[in-house]
Amino acid sequence: MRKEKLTRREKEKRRQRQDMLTASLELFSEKGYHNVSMQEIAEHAEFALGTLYKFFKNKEDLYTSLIMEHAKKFHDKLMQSMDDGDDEIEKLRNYVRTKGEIFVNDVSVIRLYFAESQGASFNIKAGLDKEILEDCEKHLQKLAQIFASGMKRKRFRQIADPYHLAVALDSLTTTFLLLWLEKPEQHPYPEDPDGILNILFQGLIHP
Amino acid sequence: MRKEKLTRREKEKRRQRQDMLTASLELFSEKGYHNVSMQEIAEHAEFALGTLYKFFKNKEDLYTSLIMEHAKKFHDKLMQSMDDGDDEIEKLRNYVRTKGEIFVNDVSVIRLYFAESQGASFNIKAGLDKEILEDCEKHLQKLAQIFASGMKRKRFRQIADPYHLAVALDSLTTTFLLLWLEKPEQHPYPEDPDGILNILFQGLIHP
Amino acid sequence: MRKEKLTRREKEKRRQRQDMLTASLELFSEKGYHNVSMQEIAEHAEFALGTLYKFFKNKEDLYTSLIMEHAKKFHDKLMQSMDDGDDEIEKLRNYVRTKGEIFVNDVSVIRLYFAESQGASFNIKAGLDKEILEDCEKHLQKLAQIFASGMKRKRFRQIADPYHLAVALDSLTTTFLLLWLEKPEQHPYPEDPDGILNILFQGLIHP
Amino acid sequence: MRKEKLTRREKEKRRQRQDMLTASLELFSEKGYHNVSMQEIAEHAEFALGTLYKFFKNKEDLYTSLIMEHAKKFHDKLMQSMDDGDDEIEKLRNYVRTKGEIFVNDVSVIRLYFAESQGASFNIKAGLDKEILEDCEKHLQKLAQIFASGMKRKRFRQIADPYHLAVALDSLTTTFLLLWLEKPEQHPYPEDPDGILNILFQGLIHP
DNA sequence: GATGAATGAGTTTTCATTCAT
DNA sequence: GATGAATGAAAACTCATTCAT
Repeated sequence: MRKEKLTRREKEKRRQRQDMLTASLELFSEKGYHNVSMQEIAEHAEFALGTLYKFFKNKEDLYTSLIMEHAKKFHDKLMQSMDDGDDEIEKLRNYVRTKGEIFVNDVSVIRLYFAESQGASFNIKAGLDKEILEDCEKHLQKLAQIFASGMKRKRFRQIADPYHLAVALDSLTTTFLLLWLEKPEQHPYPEDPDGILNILFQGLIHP
Repeated sequence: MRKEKLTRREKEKRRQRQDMLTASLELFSEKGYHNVSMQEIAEHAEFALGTLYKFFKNKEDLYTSLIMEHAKKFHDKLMQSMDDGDDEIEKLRNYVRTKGEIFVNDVSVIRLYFAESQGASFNIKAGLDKEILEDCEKHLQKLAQIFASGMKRKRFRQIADPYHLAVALDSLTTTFLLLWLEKPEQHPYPEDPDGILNILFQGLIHP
Repeated sequence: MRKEKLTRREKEKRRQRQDMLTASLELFSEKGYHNVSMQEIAEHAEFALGTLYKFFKNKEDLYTSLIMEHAKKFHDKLMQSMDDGDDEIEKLRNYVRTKGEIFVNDVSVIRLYFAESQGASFNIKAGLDKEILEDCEKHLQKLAQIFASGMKRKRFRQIADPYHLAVALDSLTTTFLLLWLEKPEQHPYPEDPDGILNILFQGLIHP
Repeated sequence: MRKEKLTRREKEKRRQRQDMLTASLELFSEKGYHNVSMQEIAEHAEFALGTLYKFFKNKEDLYTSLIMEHAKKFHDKLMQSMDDGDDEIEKLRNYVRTKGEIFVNDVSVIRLYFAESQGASFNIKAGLDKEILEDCEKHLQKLAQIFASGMKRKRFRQIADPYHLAVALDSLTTTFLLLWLEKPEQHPYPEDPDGILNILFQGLIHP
């Protein structure tokens, strides 16, 4: 009974934390970090200001937690996507498709995420970058392995260093998705993942 | 004599303005827009606070001027680079090489520039974006024309829409250059532009 | 119990607000709107600067609230004064006496009030004026009615337009009271309201 | 020759000073003392900022000079007006008419003047008041003498202390003129000075 | 444990005044 | 003697954070 009570509290806590993160995501993605006040977040999340500070030690911590939470989720999904599929092409296709789904489903956090992981990372004091970049690195490594494996198995030509190909694929997918974010009607990617892959594959795949 | 005096003053003005822009570039690129105060910029530029406001009507104006000044410069250089070269491949090579030079020479402004032109653009009020994005669009259009022309002349295979290829090339170059910015020793691009082109060219160019 | 707690807080709030208004009245009436800083008011009221801004959204709001609060109070008192009294002369006497009491009791706000309602009204953005002037107009209308009624009942001679007489009475009372404010010992008004009335009445009242 | 040259310079100086005062009057009366900058005045007067400071030691001095200049002029006119006329009634009539002319001709400075001489005098540090008030006092004394003389000669009834009658007349004229300033079409005074005098005269003059 | 009132350091911006040219 | 660029003190206002209830 004791344990159950604690668990319930824990659950409640978790839910509250989620509510706070959700509220702040909405505000941050709409107005940007510096144009949102803690008061505003508290009100929007329907908590007292002090309660917010019970869960996050300061504004930066709240922001960081928000980004990290989603980044982790994305990381997990993407890592998994590369496990599914029988051969290298299938795995890459899965990766590209999953990344597209992530963008489509989490438009608002994506903006924040790229505000951080790309050039603009000086918004918030570093430290956030570090962990995210490590995860990014893991993706790239895994992608690189797929390319390497494909080459070893002679399914891919050795047109470039596998790691560079990984970087290239990551870059292309992100770019076309960001393009799609801005003008969804003009860009085909998330619904047609093969379009992007083709650009790489034409030269990559042995005819 | 009259004229010379005016010119001297004008030159002095220009120099002061440049000093202010340089000082603010250093601070903005190091700490980000919101973490730099006008006082700080004034001190770093060795002017009085009021003098700063004689040249820029407010903080945003200073920031905008800073970004625009460099963006225009980059734009001009890149547009020109695509005119040089006898055939499409040469033009693309020039583009990639010039872009590399820009990154190498203007490391600090590049960070700011990408903070703006990429996802994080909600930091600063729009309007800046607009002009920059228009210029970006012009690049891409010109790149697309090169790809289209290459296809027409059967030097390139029609592996994708020319505009998409332009976006792809732009994305790849930027990505590899940002990578190089972070860890210059580990990445080859700016000194070996062909590496990147190859990724595209392997599939693109008719054997 | 719930209710009492709320009431206590409300009372406390109201007291704080009053303290702020009192402190700012002292400073404004001594030094003028533009020569008093919010910091100064906060210190004098023994609150933090931020607390001041919790109660008043900006300096003008504080000033406006201050003036309006007293102006309303004065308005109510004066309007009521004209209801008391059996005949027109009595009503006018009450008005003059009440106006004198207001001046005597609220010396400092009177200075501010006249800074606004008289010629100097361009100090502060309009809007304040409007409401105050409307109230002034109501006074004058009511005074005019008394004069008109007195004329109709043949107690007053028709020496001038009733509204002009109202203006005249208002002007005379204010002038003599402001005179008294500056040199209280030299002027008799507030203690001898009839002196002023006489000036008008000599010609006004039917012998 | 020397002398003439100096005189010319002196004339020029005087003209420049006048231009500055005229320009600042326009701005002050439109926007109020605190909402006009020295830069603005210099530009509007078409002088360099430094030149302004050659003529007036600071902003307050400029403002004070402006007010004083006109106040002196008004004073002289009004004092003179009370000399013209054969009997007391005629003198008072002249005074009232002249005051009306002053208001009509110098609308813009009148606003400033009353901002100072009336309740709002705390806008600018005192000292200005003193001299103006002395002049005012002289008016009132002279008016009082006229009333006293009229009483002595039995043309006026002794309905009140002559000085109080002077104050009353001054108050009434000012009030009705300020009223006319705000809504010229609704008030008759400046064109019909007798209307105001009547209010006093009805009781004052022996039938 | 939750609350939200209170805090005050820190920011942007203006403008009277000076002084080198 | 005129000029106007340079100055920096001072003001209004915000908001992350704390802590008494």
